[in-house]
Amino acid sequence: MQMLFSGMFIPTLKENPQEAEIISHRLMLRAGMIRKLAAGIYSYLPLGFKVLKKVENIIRSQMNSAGAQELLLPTLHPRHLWEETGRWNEYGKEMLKVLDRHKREFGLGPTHEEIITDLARREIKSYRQLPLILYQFQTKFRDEIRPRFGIMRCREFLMKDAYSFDKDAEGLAKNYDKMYETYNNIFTQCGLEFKLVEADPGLIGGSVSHEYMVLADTGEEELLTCQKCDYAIKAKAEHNLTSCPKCKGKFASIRGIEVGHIFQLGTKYSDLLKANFLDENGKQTPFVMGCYGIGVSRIVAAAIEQSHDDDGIIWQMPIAPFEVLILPISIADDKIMKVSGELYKKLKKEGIDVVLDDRDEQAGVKFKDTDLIGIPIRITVGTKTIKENNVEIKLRKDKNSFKEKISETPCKVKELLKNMK
RNA sequence: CGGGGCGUGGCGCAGUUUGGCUAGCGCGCCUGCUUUGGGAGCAGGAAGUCCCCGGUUCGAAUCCGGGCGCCCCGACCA
Repeated sequence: MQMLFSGMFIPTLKENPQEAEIISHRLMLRAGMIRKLAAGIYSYLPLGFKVLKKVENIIRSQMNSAGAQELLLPTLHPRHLWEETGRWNEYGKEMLKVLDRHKREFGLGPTHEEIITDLARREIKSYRQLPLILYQFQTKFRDEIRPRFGIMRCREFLMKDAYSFDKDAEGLAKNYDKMYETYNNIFTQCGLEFKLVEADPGLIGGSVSHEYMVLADTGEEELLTCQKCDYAIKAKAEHNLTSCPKCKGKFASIRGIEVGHIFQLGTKYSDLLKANFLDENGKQTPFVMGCYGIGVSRIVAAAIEQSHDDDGIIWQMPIAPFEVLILPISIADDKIMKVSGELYKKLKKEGIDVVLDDRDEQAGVKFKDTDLIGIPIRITVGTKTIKENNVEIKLRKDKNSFKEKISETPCKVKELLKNMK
């Protein structure tokens, strides 16, 4: 597929829209990644969607490596299933509800314990089919009390939710650990700086639960982190700790954005929904379950909160919408366009996610947009450097650029990419 | 839901206090020419239910009443 900037739908904005206050919201609007339809309801434009997909793919490959299997569950949930667990009322106003033509009630799925457990009770009959981890990427609906911060807290958002089924607590502990590790890998691979904290299971239920917090000043959650080890705890959790219980180090107060939450559910849902299998002794036994969520769309916002400057977004390579942007200073100059076009083809051939800014705009406009959108590697092809058979390479995160021989550029870019992944 | 703020071409705003003539500015958009290394210059042009409904008035973006929408602070969450 040709990635020519001129043909792409990336409506960038020069000014800050007044509707947006926090940085990620402002920058996503300005970079042409998202547009608002209503409060807490957003469209993802091609650039935003591309980033979302990159995050999704990182999660998918890690989940698959952990042996989890992807499926897709329905969005419309019949009322009776949620009544079986008592959550039709318990979840209350947060669940959006709809009627069909026969006036039957459905909820728009805010989470899928009921659905997956119903599937398990119908299909998993024997301990021989366990353990099992199933997951999906799906749009979730939650009628939040107060949607805010753009994509950060939405009424409609993309979530990865996984559910594990085991024959006993030991199996659950194993799967939980596996997911715990997998989540660490996922957030690390996304290039995020994060902390793990113990959490309150809340409405989802269960006993053990951990949250993954991306560190950012605008985070909604206040955390206490140990300055010596990596221990962290929610500030509002009920405790009287003045120093780290692990190493007695001092606490520092920081803020975090919750991007992932894992739970040991135990038999809460399998009991309520009578989801049983036959164990080795031929005895009906409830599944021992865990559930594991990641706010995919929220990761995108959190990544921006964590990495930006006055000029715009600074993407970490693995989730950048493009890895490389080639910026010809003038499209009227045949030599510049020839070099740019050839470079583009070569990088493309190497499987590099490259875009050519072939727009008939002033150089300044292109520079500003590249910075705003936050492409990690920029290759500028200009009259001055081209005479010496050079191009200029600049990393978004660095202040200064450097020159590189045109012929060496593909190699150099490959090397840079290797170091930045 | 309680508290605060906002609503005027696509975006950012002025005008509203003290009602008045054709609703204005910057950016963006279209056409042409000139420019071309950090958001260009000149000329011409398109684009508006001034959030909606009702009221007051000779006359309403502006005053009054009601409603809706959006943002921020609190409870909620991935």
